[in-house]
Amino acid sequence: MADYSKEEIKRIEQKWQEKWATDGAYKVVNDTSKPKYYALDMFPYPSGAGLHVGHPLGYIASDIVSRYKRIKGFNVLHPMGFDAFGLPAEQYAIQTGQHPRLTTEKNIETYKRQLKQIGFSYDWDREVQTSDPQYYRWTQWIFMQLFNSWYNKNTDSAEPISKLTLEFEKNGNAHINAVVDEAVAAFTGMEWKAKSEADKEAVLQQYRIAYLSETMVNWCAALGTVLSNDEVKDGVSERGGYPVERIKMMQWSMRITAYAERLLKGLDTIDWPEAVKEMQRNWIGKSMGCELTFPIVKGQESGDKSEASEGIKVFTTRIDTVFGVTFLVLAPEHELVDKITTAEQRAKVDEYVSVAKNRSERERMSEVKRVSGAFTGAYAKNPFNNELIPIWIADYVLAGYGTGAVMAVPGHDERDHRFAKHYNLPIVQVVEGPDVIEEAFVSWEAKIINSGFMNGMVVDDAIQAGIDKVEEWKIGKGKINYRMRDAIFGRQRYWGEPFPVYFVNGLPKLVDDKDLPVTLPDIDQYKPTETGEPPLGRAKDWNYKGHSYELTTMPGWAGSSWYWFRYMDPKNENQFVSKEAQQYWKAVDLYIGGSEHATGHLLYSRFWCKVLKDLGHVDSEEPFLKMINQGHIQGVSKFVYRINGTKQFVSAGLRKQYEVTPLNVDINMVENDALDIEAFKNWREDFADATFILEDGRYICGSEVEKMSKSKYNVVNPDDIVSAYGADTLRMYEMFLGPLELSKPWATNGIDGVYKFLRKFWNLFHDANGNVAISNDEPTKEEYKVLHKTLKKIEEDIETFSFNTSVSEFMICCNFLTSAKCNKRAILEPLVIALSPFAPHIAEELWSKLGHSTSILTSKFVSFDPSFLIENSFEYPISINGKVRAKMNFALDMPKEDIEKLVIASEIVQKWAEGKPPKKVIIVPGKIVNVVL
RNA sequence: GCCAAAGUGGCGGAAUUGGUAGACGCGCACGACUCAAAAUCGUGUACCGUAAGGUGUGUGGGUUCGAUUCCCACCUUUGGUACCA
Repeated sequence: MADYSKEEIKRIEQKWQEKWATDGAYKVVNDTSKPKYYALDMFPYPSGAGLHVGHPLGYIASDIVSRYKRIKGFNVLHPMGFDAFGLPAEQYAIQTGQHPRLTTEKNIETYKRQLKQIGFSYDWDREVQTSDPQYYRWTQWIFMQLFNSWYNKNTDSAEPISKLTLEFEKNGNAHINAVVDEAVAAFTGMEWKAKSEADKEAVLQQYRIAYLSETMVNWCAALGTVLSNDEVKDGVSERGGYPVERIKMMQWSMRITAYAERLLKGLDTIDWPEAVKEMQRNWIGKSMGCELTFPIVKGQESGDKSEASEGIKVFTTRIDTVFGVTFLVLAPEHELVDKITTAEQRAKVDEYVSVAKNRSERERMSEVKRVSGAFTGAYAKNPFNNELIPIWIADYVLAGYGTGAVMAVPGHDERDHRFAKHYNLPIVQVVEGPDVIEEAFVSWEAKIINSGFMNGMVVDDAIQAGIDKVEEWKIGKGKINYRMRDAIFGRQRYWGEPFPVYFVNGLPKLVDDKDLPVTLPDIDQYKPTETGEPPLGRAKDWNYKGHSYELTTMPGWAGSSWYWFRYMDPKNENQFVSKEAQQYWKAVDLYIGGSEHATGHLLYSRFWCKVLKDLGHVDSEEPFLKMINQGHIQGVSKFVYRINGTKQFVSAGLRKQYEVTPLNVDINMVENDALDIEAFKNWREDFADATFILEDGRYICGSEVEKMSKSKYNVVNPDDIVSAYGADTLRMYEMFLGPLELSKPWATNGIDGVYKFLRKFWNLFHDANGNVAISNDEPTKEEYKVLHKTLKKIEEDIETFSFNTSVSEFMICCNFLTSAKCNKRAILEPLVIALSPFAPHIAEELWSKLGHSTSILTSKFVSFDPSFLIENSFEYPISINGKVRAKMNFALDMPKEDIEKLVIASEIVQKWAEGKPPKKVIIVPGKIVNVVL
């Protein structure tokens, strides 16, 4: 006697989870003759709140694929681990003094317990934690490789720095074509050899892929650390929403810009959502244009119009509009500002520079449309028409992009137009189109006018002609520009990987390989030191052979930028991954996770993968071949409505009659929109004496779909669902909610349908008394047809990641078999195998009830047989003028003429035709008949 | 502003090489079982209309024998991005 009851579910789920664990059912071995499949979830940061039902969505999907691929004959790598370094544990440490390691360990424990009870097929022996010294020693090792390499543009590859110094000794840097941070001074081999060690290192820092430099950083005072560009949103920190300001600081950076072109091109080779690719393309921000120099002429007051030796270098994508330039604009931080400002204008310019400097990022962003600037008093000469144009400064020009200076063409650029209007600067039309006095006209298709030799050309041709001219005059050249900046790679924080770097006389040195890992020392407090050093400055006796270590730690993305390699060979003590393991597993075949990592993790991972490939450590150019972004599961918040100034609450349907304030109410106190009034009164003290205005005797709550969050009392914990319905029901319901990629609200109400399905499915194997009852009779044709239709659909759906429709198909099949009272082994056995990726526990249990002594994990998915699906007749919908009016059954091989005759003769067509002959009859075999009257 | 995705019953959603719109499930209504309730099972359920019939996939046009599916314009929502020259 065994119903599919709550107790029975609990028993079988625990039984099989234990059995799978003791049998090592999910253990993956590398060396095998089978084809491989690598299915990976984005590993989570273990937060203190634990999992809510939204988190497992993607994990369930990848688990279904993994299990399916496995019974299709693949050797499947499906691991899980933890991105364990991170700010929340450290913030908690600052507040409480508890070591972030303890917090993290505790959270990981909770996560693992929650994950395990959902029945994922992870090989936990391959688990990685980024905060584990045995893991981060390899993060440090990879950092060292990056420090020891440079990007050779000639070979389009990263190369060892030793090769570079060899060349320096021979020929200096004359023949080197490298990606470097700024203009590097030329030197000969002799000069190189004569340099001091410090000078040599200063030069090398300009070449290294991981390098130290003084740069503008996003400083977040509240978090006490710098943040990378992708961690700053709308001028505040992504985590916590604290203000961020731009300051200059000595920092570790990663020369990701060297890979801009490859990161861009590689996007065309990978199967990712177009939206994410587009985000990366925008982030990289490639633009093709022209760099040219406008000579500066001395201030007008001197009357001297002779050219100065210096010029202002600008970058433009619209050299075709160069005849329309009426002024130049420099960023306030531009190095020439000070030099060119005239005495008269000095005060105004200084004031503007200091105001612009102190404006926070936040203010700048929110005041995008506000025009501000100052005139330097200096003039430049337009090399194309020799006109004198004033030089201004304004903060709409960014120091970090292009050359930090623009040639302003107010007629054909909106920002320049706004600026010209505001300061009464001339506006000239050089592109044919509407008048530009009131509004800039921006077009890439029109003809160029008022532009000397460019007149009559279309934009593209004029751009080419302009570049040719600039190069002919040797005042500039065509140039490709990228928006992407090098990535800041240091945090003034404790809970991260220490750098394997120490300093001798201020010069950074790497520790020996054999001394890795450099472990995180214990400290008394997790705050910065009194002197403003990072927390690691508090560590006692922490040094490398008497030399002080780097005190910043690596950012959160360090450990996650290579972890998919570690899973391939997680215990290797000699390498981060062995050549054999890497060549077998290659890259991730399916990566499921959130699109919020588009310009962070997903970009950095591609970057590191390429560097490691260039240096010969791995042989895959791209880490994640296919990616799917799962949508978010949103919470459904419930509201009660308090009449303002009272303790009376009015039911949702009547709230319009009062002035009310909506209050979030715990969703556990609401069933089908009706509030449990007693529970509500007991919830919080101030509600104890609340009164209620009801409708139809019930208090109805309002609803709203919002983010799932504690503060909105709408969090649904998977533990509760598992204990009420079981893991199999949870898994299938999450899939049943809708397409994986879409965001959708969670409503626990609907889960009954999936639960009932599993119970019905269970009942197919049992008689009315709950005893196993399987028949060995030969199934009917109809039963076979339904089975194979289901198998076909499941296979197609899994291959296209359309799991919601698979669940529906299982239901349809089960409904049919239930009404047909079919308990035949020949039907149920293939079906239970097909169900096993979705609901592994019940499938394994029923599999054993079918008499199998080996696990269903070792079974083979039964592919559908098309011969069962062949139909010989079809019930045609008969539509008249496009509206379906009747159905008629015809053999599929019946000639069209015969069908037409029968249709025209039919009662229904006769009725609508009212005696007239039809104008036309369209017959699509196996689809439809349409009669046009 | 720009880029991307999406708008279908009371709700989640299904159907796109153009061919029966609303599969499957929730909810709801009615019925069975029960002293009763819960659970369970059955029937019905896009909308208007007693019916015949009509109307319906964000809005307005178009192509077609036939449009949720293709084309044009617009509206709304969500995500991303933001003075990138």
